[in-house]
Amino acid sequence: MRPTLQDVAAAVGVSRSTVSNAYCRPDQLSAALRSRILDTARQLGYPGPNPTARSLRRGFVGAIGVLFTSRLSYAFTDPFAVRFLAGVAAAAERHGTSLLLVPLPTGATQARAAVENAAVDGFCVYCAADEHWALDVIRGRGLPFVTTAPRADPGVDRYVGIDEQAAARSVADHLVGLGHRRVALLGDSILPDVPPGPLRLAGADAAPHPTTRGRLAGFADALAAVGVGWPDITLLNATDNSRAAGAEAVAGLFAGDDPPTAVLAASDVLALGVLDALGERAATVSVTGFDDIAEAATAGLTTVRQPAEEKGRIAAELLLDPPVDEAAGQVLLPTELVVRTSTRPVPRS
Amino acid sequence: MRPTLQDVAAAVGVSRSTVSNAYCRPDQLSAALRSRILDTARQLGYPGPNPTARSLRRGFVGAIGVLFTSRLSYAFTDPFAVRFLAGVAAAAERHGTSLLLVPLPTGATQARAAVENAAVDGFCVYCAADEHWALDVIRGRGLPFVTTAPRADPGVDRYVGIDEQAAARSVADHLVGLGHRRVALLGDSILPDVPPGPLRLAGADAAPHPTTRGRLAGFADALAAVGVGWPDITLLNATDNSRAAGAEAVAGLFAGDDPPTAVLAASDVLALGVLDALGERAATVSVTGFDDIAEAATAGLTTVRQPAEEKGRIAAELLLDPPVDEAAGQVLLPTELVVRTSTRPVPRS
DNA sequence: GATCCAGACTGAATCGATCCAGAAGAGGTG
DNA sequence: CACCTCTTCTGGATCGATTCAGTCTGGATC
Repeated sequence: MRPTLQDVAAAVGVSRSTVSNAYCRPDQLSAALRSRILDTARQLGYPGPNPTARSLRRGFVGAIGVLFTSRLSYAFTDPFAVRFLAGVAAAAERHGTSLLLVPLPTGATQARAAVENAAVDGFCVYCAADEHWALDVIRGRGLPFVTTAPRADPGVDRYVGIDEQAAARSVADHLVGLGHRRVALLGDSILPDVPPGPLRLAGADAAPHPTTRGRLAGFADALAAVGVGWPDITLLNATDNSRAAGAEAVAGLFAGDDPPTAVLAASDVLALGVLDALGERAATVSVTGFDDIAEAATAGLTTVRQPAEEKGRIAAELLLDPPVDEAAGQVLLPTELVVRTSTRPVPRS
Repeated sequence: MRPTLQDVAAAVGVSRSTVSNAYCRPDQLSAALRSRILDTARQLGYPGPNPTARSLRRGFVGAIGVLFTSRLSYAFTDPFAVRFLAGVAAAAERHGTSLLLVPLPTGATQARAAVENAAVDGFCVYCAADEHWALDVIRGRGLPFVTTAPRADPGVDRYVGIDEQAAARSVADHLVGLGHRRVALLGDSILPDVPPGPLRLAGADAAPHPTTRGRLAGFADALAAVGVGWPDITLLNATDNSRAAGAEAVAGLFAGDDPPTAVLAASDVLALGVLDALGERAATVSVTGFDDIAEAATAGLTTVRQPAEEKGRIAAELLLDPPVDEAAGQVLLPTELVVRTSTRPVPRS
């Protein structure tokens, strides 16, 4: 067996407390004894205080949990999520805190257990719906948390988000200004478990996911302002947030007559997928994205920029160093319309 | 105070053990009592067994540590590292294990402490030099670990890597075949704390970082085979593994007379930086990368592909599900030369 | 009626530390 | 010398669970 602090104490002939102090309160014992203890510890092969035992006694862990609503390994394929994580990591680095990435198993019970069993001091929940079940579990554990979307119940929970609706409206206004009226809106999982491609929805409000809902609503606002009503808008569903899913969702869209002159995607990744699918025809259709990931610039994609690392950094900061003023716990970040070459005036027919 | 298992036991009027069994050994008590216990627990607001206490008693944590030799937040800006992480995450997902990302503080003592205090069952060490200090700490803790580079002491430690030297040689052979003789090799931190740009080195062996060392050696092998000796090779240092650092390293290189006809970079990111710096001149200089990240394809970069997610997946798998056969713990993945448009025959002068 | 057994539950030991009140001893002061 | 203070160290309680060897109970078996 690997020696414990107890064994070291016995070997040196002092009490456990003294050995403990040798490690984490050097001022509590004489330097001579301390180095004698550390030497003996080294000789015995004592690995230093057991982190788990320490956490138990101290009452905190020194790690924050990061929860993704989607599969964890997907998160790493989403450039925006990665930059968010980079921000979280930067803040964690500054605070000397570790990051526990918790994958959520597919079964509901097991997913719950994963959140219940995570040894952390708090959670950053990426992209949580208004009331994701995980938030209840976290509350139940009495742990602090931060989400990346405005919470339904304001003033209580901390979050860092953007005004999705206003941001979405800004790109849509841009397209409307270019004369586009016949447009398609593309989103990831607008409704769950729906096949890729066109779908019907009573209104933007009917989208369960709050981020998607906000963006669709913003798009619709701009269109409504010029008299294009919800029923006149084509809605396209992507089965996940990936380039391939974006391409898949618009397959065949431009084959019919009277195809849309523009596609507004709810994320850059989807928009890039649309460009992929359009190929040569990309010169004739306007496409917009959302987020402004690195590839957007290369592809000349018109989009809305939201500060990704900043979002992660602030989320972690809100958790690790909570503002005394409760109201400062709700952060809305600025967004910015970035016009590039993927949008142009409607061609005269 | 938040209630403990003890409190639930008292409230129901049973022993602690029984409550514990209600949570993790349902077959050990009658269904009736069990649901009575769980109900009472809910009423009291008991959050379920404390993960830390459970870990302490059980002797394992259910998380593996991931250690980056560089700053953690840098890791998220390196596309190859991100894909590696995606692979690790996929494996962790399958095993129901969490991932603890441990940032290493700048101070040596504190960095050591970070590794000592991580509550994990093992470590994945990304890109560890032959004998990174962290490996000693991990060994000292008696924890299993996996590295991403062949270990000096084979047969003992587990790793998943590639044959760096052979892989590097394959790109270099390609360039040599195109007639290139006057070339520059570009690497990240070939020597630590050296300014960007040209540097002198006794030989490839003198590079401290094993990955860089292997790649430089492979490049040099191919050149030596056609009579180009080490002294005739220009060596360029980048201060970190980023596009900007790659561009910075070659600044001014092509201003002098007799500039190299090709640049062999030790990573795609650096190579892309070289292309950035070359701008228009990119058509006249051949550039190669290493890794084959997504952007390499877009940029038409000739490179060596190594399976990134696979590397991460196998690393985690080696840790979570160790092969019984010790020899199977050393994995060398295949690499593949990917020829694109960034390389072409030497122009006749 | 004695015996055995399976199922349900208990109690104490244990995981490996940290913390706190207090003891022992050394040195200083009036 | 009595009194006080400071430093150094100790012992026991504690963090919150899990585990395992039992005990107890009721019913089946011969």
